[in-house]
Amino acid sequence: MSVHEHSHERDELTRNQGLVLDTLDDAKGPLSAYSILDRLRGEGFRAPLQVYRALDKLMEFGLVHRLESLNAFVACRQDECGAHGTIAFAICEKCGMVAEFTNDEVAHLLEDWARSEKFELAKTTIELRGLCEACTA
Amino acid sequence: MSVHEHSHERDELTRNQGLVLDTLDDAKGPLSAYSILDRLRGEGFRAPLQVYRALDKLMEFGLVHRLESLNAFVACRQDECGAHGTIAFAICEKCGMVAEFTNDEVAHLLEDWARSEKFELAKTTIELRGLCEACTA
DNA sequence: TGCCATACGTTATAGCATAACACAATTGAT
DNA sequence: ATCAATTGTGTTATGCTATAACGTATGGCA
Repeated sequence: MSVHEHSHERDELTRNQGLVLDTLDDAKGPLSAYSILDRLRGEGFRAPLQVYRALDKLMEFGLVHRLESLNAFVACRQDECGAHGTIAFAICEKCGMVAEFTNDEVAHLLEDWARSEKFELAKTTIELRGLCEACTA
Repeated sequence: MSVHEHSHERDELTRNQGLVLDTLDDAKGPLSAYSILDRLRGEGFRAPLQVYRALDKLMEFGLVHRLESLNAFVACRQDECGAHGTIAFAICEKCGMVAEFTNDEVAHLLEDWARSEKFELAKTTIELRGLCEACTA
C-alpha cells in the first residue's frame, strides 16, 4: 500500500504517469529524468519527453518534487501530498539520502517577506545540502 | 565604485575572475554561464570552462551566487559579501528581476532543524519564485 | 457524431556542465 | 636563484539536462 493512495487516486493517472511515479516510489533516492527513462525502457519508453511530460503532471498533482540543486526528482513522502505549500529538503551529499520536511514558521516568515515586498509568491524552494547523521559518523 | 571593494579586493582576482565578475555586475539580472561566455568572447574567452572555473572561485569567495532554480548566476548585491551563511532570493518569473535578502530567523529555524536531525549543514538554498511588484500591476 | 482537450510518440535541437590533458604563472621554502 | 608545489589557463571532446515542433491517438461530452 503506497503513500500515494489518497490525494490523486492511482487510477486517475495515465499509464506513463503511473510508471514514472512507481519508478520514483521504488527508488531509494532522487532520480534524474534520464535515469527514470533508462529504468522504463523495458516498458517501452524511448524518449526523454515521455518522462518529462509525466513528471510535469505529477509535480502539478503534488505527487513528485523537483530538487533544483540536483536536477532530479523524488516521490513525495508526506501524507497529504500536495496539501502543503512549502516543503523543504535536506540532501546528503555523500549518500544521496533526501529528507523531506515542513516548517510552517519558516513558510510564514517567507510569506511575510513576500507580502511586505508585494512579491506575489508562486513557489518556494528550500534545499539544505550537507551530511546526514549516518554519513557524519 | 563597485559593491565588491571590501571582502576580496579586486586585485586579488585573476583576470578571468575579474572579467566574469564585471560581467555579472553590469548585468541587470542573472546570467547563464554560456551568456557570460558570449559576452566575453571579445576578451578572448573561447570555452565554457573558462567561465565555470572563474564562477567556482567567485562563489567560493562569496562574490557570486548560483540560482539553482534558474541554472544561472548573479553578483552578490549585499554589503559584506560572503559574511552571510544563508541568503534567500526572490525571482520574478516575468521580468527576471532577482532580489537578494537575508532573514536570520529563517536561517536559525533551519539550523535548528538540522541540529535536531544531526544533519551537518553545508549550504542552504532558498529561492522564491513569483511576480515582483512591478509585474503584478 | 463531431468537437475539444489532453496525452502520446518521434525526431531534432538547444542549453548546461565537466573530464582529461598539456602548459604557464605564482608562491615560497631551501 | 632554484626547485617543487599549487593554482590558474587553454583546448578538445563529451556527457547530461531539457524543450521545440510536428503529427497521431484517445477520451469526455455537447
